[in-house]
Amino acid sequence: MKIATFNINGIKARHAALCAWLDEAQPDVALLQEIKSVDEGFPRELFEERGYNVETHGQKGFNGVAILSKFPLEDVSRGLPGDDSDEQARWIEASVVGKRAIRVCGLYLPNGNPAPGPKYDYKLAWMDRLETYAKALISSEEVVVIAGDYNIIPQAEDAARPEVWRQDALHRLDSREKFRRLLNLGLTEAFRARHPGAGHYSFWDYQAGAYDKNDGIRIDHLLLTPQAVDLLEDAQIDHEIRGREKPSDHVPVWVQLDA
DNA sequence: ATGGTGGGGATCCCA
Repeated sequence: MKIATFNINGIKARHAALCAWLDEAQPDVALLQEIKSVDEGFPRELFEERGYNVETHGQKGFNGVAILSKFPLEDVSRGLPGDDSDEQARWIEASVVGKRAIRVCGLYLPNGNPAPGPKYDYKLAWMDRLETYAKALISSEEVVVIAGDYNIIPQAEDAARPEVWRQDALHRLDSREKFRRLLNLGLTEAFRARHPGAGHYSFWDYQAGAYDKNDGIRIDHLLLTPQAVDLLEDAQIDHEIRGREKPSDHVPVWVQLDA
């Protein structure tokens, strides 16, 4: 089963590029972030006619996440547990059954800038909630994939110019430590596990020709429970689609699981 | 040189 995460930066502006990628890459499951649409405005028929089941957790203007799956989606849940007052649409999860049952969780972690400040505090609090819930997911001993736009540059080698990010919410010590705490629970970051070293990015800013200079950062990740790691066959970044017409500023990252 | 780009939706917020 091929499972991808892709921050599309607005479904209205991206449906053509998204469908072109789906038709080529043929992911079984695509976890989408920043759909920037309410549920009723999401063009689900575009994906249903390609054989995908569609579940969305939308919000007007900002945020919004979705799951596309060629397998039926069961036990769908919206919103990261731990704060009923949080109204931002940043989490959706569901179960898919292929050769094996897999729990897929799609997340859009808060950006957190400017830091320090209330937005950074919200990011850190959201990461604390994620850690609490990740413990429960790990305890289930199921095959679980927790994937999305983490808005975290985990290490210096995950940025072309790490020095310019040191005070940024994506690379500050507090946020990196919280990401590392997730890994230390026993989750494996799939791409890094299979591709050591620098020069692999999933985001390039629209400004200043960042993609042409390969001035990127790696902030989109797939975290696997041990039971999922047992099934891991491949992990890749589809970086070339950043150079196409009307691209998102992010590109898809995916894993192939023997499931 | 205190800008630059892009999406969404409203004349500004977010990234």
